[in-house]
Amino acid sequence: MTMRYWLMKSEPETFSLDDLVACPKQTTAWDGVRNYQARNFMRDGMREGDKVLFYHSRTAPVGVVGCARISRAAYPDATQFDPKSTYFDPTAREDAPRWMVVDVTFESRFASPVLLHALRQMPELGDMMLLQKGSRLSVQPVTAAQYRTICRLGG
DNA sequence: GCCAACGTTGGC
DNA sequence: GCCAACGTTGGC
Repeated sequence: MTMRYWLMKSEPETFSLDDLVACPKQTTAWDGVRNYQARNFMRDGMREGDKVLFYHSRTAPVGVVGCARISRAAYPDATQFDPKSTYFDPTAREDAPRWMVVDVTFESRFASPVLLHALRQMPELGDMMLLQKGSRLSVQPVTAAQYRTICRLGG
């Protein structure tokens, strides 16, 4: 089975790459995704061993700060059933979970973040979903070539 | 904090 | 099923 590649966004004020490093086993359940397209990529596309670009959004400057991997395929997001969680979904049913998580494990921090501005300078990354006008998916696929290019830029 | 772009909701 | 209103995302 061929490995797949992804980009996952997080607001560092909420959950940064450093926060991932600080997790037990440097692993976290990627909870709180409440967009169907992103959910579908996680549920139907992601498999253990897939590679992830970790992207910091809504900060200054924004960009890819390191790499992670999928360490467990999709399973139900517990926060949808937790009334105390900000991610609580009152319409979600235990017997038919609507929202899923995957486990994400830290792999590396870039020597220098690959900023959005820098990505836009690279003609070979022109097709990246991240760079398309209006694109705002928090979980999105990248190609192997795009992944390699960005890792190389990160050093 | 602003606001463009996108997604969801709900009345009809 | 349409679409206006509303909510969210995320760069700037």
